[in-house]
Amino acid sequence: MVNGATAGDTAEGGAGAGGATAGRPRTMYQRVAADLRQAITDGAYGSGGRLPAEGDLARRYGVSRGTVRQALAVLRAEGLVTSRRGTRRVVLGSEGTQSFGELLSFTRWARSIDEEPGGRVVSIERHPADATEREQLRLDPWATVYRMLRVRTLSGRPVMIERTVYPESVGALVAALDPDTVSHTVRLEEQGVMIADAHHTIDLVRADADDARLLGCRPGDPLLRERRRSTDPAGAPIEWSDDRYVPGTMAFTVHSSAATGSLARRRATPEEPGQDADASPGQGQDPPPAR
Amino acid sequence: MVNGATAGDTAEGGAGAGGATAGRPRTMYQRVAADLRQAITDGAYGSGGRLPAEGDLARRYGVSRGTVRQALAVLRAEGLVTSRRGTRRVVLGSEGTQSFGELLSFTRWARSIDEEPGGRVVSIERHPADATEREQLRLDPWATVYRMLRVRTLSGRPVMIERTVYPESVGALVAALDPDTVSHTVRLEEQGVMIADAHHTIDLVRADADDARLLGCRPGDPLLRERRRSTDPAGAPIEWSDDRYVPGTMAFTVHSSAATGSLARRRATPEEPGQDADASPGQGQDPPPAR
DNA sequence: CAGTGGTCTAGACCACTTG
DNA sequence: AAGTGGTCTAGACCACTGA
Repeated sequence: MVNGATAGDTAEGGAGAGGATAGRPRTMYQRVAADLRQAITDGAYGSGGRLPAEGDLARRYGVSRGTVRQALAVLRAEGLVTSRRGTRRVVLGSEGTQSFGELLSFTRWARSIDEEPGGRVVSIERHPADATEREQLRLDPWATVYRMLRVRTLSGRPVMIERTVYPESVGALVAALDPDTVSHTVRLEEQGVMIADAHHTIDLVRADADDARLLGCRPGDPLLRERRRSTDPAGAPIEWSDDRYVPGTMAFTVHSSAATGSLARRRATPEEPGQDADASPGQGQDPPPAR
Repeated sequence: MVNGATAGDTAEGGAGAGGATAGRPRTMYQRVAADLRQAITDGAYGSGGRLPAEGDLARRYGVSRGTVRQALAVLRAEGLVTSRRGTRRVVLGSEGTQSFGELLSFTRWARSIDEEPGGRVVSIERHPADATEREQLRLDPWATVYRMLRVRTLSGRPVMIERTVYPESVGALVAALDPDTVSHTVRLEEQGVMIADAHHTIDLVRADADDARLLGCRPGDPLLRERRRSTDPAGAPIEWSDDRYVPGTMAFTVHSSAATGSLARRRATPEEPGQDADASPGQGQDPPPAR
């Protein structure tokens, strides 16, 4: 199963959930990456094993060394292999990496772990954007936003509460959806709203009265929070969200390396007693969206 | 301040904490990346602004387009810019990225936010590795490990409790350190122990009796947990740690994009009530290190 | 010292976005 | 239609690892 040979099969009739990171590989380096990823997760090289040299892979797949390196860079970013001068690459682990889609969509994630996802919009309203929302969504002073409150379920059990702020254009689409629509993400994609980047902040908060009522817990109970600012391929903000998970439901995993750093540790939300917004300019991602 | 010119200054006498991601840039693409990063965080292009074309940058810095692309790949991985076919790159944000060192070292992180870090080893003992430890650290059946318990402080206040398992070789070095050594990471680096990759799992746990006693909270109080498995440049496991932070102290931030996915959402630790360890084999990163 | 990955170049063609 | 980034090639030299 580590055959790509020189010619490369042009047949594209393969089944569904194949590729690990994205849809079916369209470019050479993606095919090489997909093949190597498969070999690694199949344990063909073993944990701690060494990959073939770049030159060998280039010959095997009938591509240039540059293309092989591009493929290997993908695997390195996924945390599957190391790489350093002087020795062959070493397999770090074989934990299947999640696709970006599964990360962003609660629905896709739930299905990937064989759970039945659900969602119900509790409220969605149009408001003039406040200062924080304007900054987060990079809006003009007179802009309006949609504020949504939604409960997410796993097999009928409420596990997450989602407060999202959308700019006018996206919010209008969301507001038009049925309140019980399971996957907003999929619906939005169908209408051309794509997410290309997301910045996440993960911390711990206490349930407020609304959280408690909707999640069936008590006020003050701890929740795992993910705040997220997503942008489209052009860099335009698409959503700003505050998601709160019931403990025991979910964990985040991240890979970081000296080469590519996307994880950071930050001082907790500077909600120092006394001041609570707006004052300090340029703060990245602070107060939660309104309710 | 966006001048790199063709020749490139050979003078290397600059001050200390300059580069954002690593030490002083040694290669061309690192210099270009550093210069562009500086320009971006200085707001030279504005949020949502467009970067010069690759060709222009190549001419400006006197390098090939390939080298410019390598530099821009770094900034993209840091979440500073987008990139797509057809248009120039767009500035996503200007949040200063943290270096890998600041992420891995509590001490470096604390100093970067102007706090006074401290640490005290409560206990460190040599034991035969159990099954889980052998799997995590990829050890032979007869191997031994060091189990360390340590309290970390910020300006004297206990904020984190750290349970780390080391393989024999590293553990011996740690055990030889003064219990009040502030930065183990720095000491280990001085002795040639480098960390190149780390895999993190972030979730929420309740303080047990030891946590409560050492952190000055009550048993059952919620804590933000980061479990971490670190490897050296050769891919050999260096540590397996379970860190628990007092709420309000710290938050994690991550950038993810459709191109490079290092963040994932996982089902929570399968510690279903009733069974609480060991039982299920082959699970990626489950039970916490022993105390 | 041989092997291997890291850096850099120069050029080509293509896919896509925007006016 | 022009501009721009994405993909790919072929080759060169260097820095480092490990026997």
